[in-house]
Amino acid sequence: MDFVASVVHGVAALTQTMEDGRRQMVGLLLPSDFLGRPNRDRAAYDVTATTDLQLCCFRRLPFQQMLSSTPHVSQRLLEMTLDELDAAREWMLLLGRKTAREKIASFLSIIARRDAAQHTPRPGGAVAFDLPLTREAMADYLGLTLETVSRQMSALKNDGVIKLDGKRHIIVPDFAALMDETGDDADGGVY
Amino acid sequence: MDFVASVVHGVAALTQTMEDGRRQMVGLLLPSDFLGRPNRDRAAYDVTATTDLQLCCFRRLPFQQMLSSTPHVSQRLLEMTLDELDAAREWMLLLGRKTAREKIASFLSIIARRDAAQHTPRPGGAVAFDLPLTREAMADYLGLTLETVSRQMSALKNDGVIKLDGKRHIIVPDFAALMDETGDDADGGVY
DNA sequence: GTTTGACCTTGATCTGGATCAAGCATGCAC
DNA sequence: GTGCATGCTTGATCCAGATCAAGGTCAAAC
Repeated sequence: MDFVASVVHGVAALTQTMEDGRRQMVGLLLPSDFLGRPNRDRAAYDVTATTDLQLCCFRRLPFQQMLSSTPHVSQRLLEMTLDELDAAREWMLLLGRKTAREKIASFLSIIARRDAAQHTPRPGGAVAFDLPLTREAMADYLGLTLETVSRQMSALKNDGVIKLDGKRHIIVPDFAALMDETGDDADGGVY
Repeated sequence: MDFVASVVHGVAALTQTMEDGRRQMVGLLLPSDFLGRPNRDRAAYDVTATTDLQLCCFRRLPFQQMLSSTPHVSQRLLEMTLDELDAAREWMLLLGRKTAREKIASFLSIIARRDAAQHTPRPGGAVAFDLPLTREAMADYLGLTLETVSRQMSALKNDGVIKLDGKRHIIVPDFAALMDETGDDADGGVY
C-alpha cells in the first residue's frame, strides 16, 4: 500500500482471517471514511470492496509530509480515528454480549443511520435503505453464521419489525421498534 | 472529566454496560497507556481501577492547547490511537470468532507480553506474571462468564500449558505452547 | 429457454458455553 | 478465634446458535 484514501462511493470491508478460515470483519468503510495508515506501508487487514467502490487516493509519502506541515489536518485525522475507536468499542459490546437478534437489529440501525446521514433526511417515520452486504458478510460483521443471520432476518420480518423488498432492500415501518430490539438503552448514548 | 491522563502504575478497565447488566470491557489500560479524549468533556465509558492505580494527569484545556501548538505531540497521540485501534480490532476477532480456550490463551499471552515490555527482559524460556484482573473482570474482557473462565484456566493448568501459584500468579513453562492455543498464526501478525 | 452459479432460506440435530447451584479458600473486622 | 465478604472452583443441566443438509430464487451466459 503506497497510498491512503477516502471512500467516495460504495462500501469496503476490513477483515481478519484465522488459519482455519474463521473470518471476522473489523471495519466497514462507508462514504467519507478513511482507508490506510500513515507511517505504515503494509495493510494490517484484508480490504475487500463489497459493492462497486470509488476511492479518492493520496500517495502516502506526500500525505505524510502534509500531516507534518499542516497541524489541523493531523488533528482532524486524530478526531476521525478516535471516532473509529469509539465505533470499534461499540462493536466489541455487540460481539461479546449481544444475542443474535440484537446483533441483527443493531446492524440494521447502524446502516440505516449511516445511510440517512448520506442522503437528505427523509420526512415521516418510515425508513428505507439497501443492505450493502451479503448475508455472509453480515455474518462476518456480527460474529455469527450466515444461517443464523438469515433466520433472524426472517424472524424480524415475521414480527413486523422490518419488511423486505427483495433480499437487500429493507423497510423499517417504525424505527423506534427496531431500536427496542438492539438492546441499547433508549437514548443511543448521546452526550 | 476535566483532565486527561497517562497510566503510571497499576491497571484500569474501560467498560460498557447494558441496561440489564450485561457488561463488556472495551479497553484495558496498563502503564504507559493514555486515558481520556481531548475535545470531549464526558467519558463515554465507565473507567474502573482494577488494582491500585497511579495516574499522571493533565488538565484538559491546557492539554488541548498544547496539542494545537505542538504538532508532533498530536502526531504522537495519533500514532498511539491508531495502535489502540489495531488492538481493538484484534480484540474483535477474539470476541467474534475464538473459542473459550483460545480466548483465555490469547488473554494470557497479551498480559505476558505487556508485562515483559514493562520489566527488563528475563532470560530463558519460562515466563511468569501476575494477573491484574479477577476472573469476573477477565470474563468481561473476553465475552464469557466467570465460570467458563475458571473452567478453562483449570483446563489449561491440567494440560500443563500454565501453572498456577495462588489464584493470580501464572507461570508459563513453554510460551510457544501457550501461543499454539491462541488460534493466531505462528508469527503473531508481525510485519 | 435452459444451464450455471451466487446467494438465500429453512429444517434437523448437535454442542460449547450459559445458567443454576453448591461449596471452598482467604483475609479482614470485630 | 469467629463471622462475614469476596473471589474462586466444580458439578448438573439447559439452550442459543453452530453445523449439516436440502432446496429455492434470480440473473447472467450461452
